[in-house]
Amino acid sequence: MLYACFMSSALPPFPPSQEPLDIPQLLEVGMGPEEPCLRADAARNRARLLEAAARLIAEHGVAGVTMEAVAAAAQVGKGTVFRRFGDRTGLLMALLDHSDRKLQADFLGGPPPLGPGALPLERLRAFGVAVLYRRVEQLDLHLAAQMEPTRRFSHPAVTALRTHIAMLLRQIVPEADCELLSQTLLNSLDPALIHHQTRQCGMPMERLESGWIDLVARVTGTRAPD
Amino acid sequence: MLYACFMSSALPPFPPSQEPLDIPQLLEVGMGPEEPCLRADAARNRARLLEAAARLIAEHGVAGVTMEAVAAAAQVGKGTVFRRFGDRTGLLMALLDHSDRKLQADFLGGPPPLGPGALPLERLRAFGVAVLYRRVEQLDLHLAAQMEPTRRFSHPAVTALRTHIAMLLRQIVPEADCELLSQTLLNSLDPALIHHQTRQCGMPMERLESGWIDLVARVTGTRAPD
DNA sequence: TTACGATCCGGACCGAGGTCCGCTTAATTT
DNA sequence: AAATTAAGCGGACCTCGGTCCGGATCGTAA
Repeated sequence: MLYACFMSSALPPFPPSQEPLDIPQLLEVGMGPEEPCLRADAARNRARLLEAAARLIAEHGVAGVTMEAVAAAAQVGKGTVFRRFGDRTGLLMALLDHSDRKLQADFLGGPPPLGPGALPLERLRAFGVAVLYRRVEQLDLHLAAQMEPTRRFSHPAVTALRTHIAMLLRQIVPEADCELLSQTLLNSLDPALIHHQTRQCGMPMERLESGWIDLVARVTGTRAPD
Repeated sequence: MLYACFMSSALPPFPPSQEPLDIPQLLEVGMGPEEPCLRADAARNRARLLEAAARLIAEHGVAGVTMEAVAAAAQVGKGTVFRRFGDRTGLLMALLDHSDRKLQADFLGGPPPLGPGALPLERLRAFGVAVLYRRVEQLDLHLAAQMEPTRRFSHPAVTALRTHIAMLLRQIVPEADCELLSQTLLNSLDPALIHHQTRQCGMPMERLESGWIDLVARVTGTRAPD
């Protein structure tokens, strides 16, 4: 009744922190109870599905990632895909899981200015820039995975980012409504917005980058006078 | 070959303005060339479809607005719905058109603090609050109409809002990247975000409202010291 | 009034996401 | 090793958004 437990789909829950707790070990905490611990065949199929999906993306772009196509490419029934990932969004999210964990590890325990060791303001700047570029790297995937407004903000990976921003904000502007501000700030890095700005408005990444820096400065009230 | 022209679906294009041009007449400008001017039967069917859709929403919620259901309720073929509105999003957008125009009229030519006559900063504050409440009023509709990240930012109604913010910003912080800032600010009023904050996080509207006020103050650097 | 052409209409058709349920298989227990 | 059971599997099936094209209709011009 207890199966080998690996390749979890969702990020581990990020405990709400009032204090700057930047322990890398956090990444490993809390994976116990809510990870279903797949059966051997299920885990194997899961891996094959993810691999197949990645291959399909590489070959035909995100639009080519049809649930039936993925199932066929993985030589698996269609129902299996849905059983494992819930829906298409879940599958795409799972594909982004690796990058998400990497980013999370970077700002939780990596070197400054992203990780602990730098000033909160510097970390916040670096954080936004990091998110920006990593999202651009896989923009199509992010866009495709972003349908459905409901889960967009409650996904663990997004929650982790928001919580991190909130923590940094609390160290910089403790008197502000950091919960709200963190949501606002993170939302300004919305993949759909990035897509619009870069691809539809033709803004270069440098502009978005300095836009984030400027926004942080304004929001935290740490603007150098012009 | 020239038909009666009424009940246009899209908002009139909002000409890019460097100067504060707040003439109500703007609402009527530019409706000429790109409005197709429907044929009589087409216009009649269009009206029936919108009415049917509204009725369906009232009865079964937004989820009940199926293209086939709307067509059936309007006693019209399914193809007609798509011909007229392009897709489901288009239909839902058209349903929001009235509110959009009203809001636009309010901040273009209505009484202060929303309309011209008040200080730019006051107008910006009032603008966000107005958008906030109007979106909450029809939140489900806004959410359903918001699928597809591509058109979310390029729709005329959204563009109009963003342009207006940009115009106000230029009067307050001319040295800033107002284009970018306006997108950021408007995105902080994203219906999906509002949904998450009010319904998933349980934040009261007052908090969102003061959050906007505070955000505007921070972004424009007009914060009163605590 | 009649003829003409552009526009529109309708519903059959398709593809893809998502559900369901009977069957299979892996892990556990005796 | 055999029995038990929870989990997984597969693919038929459904719904719904979106497309297409032959035929009907409207507005116009002769």
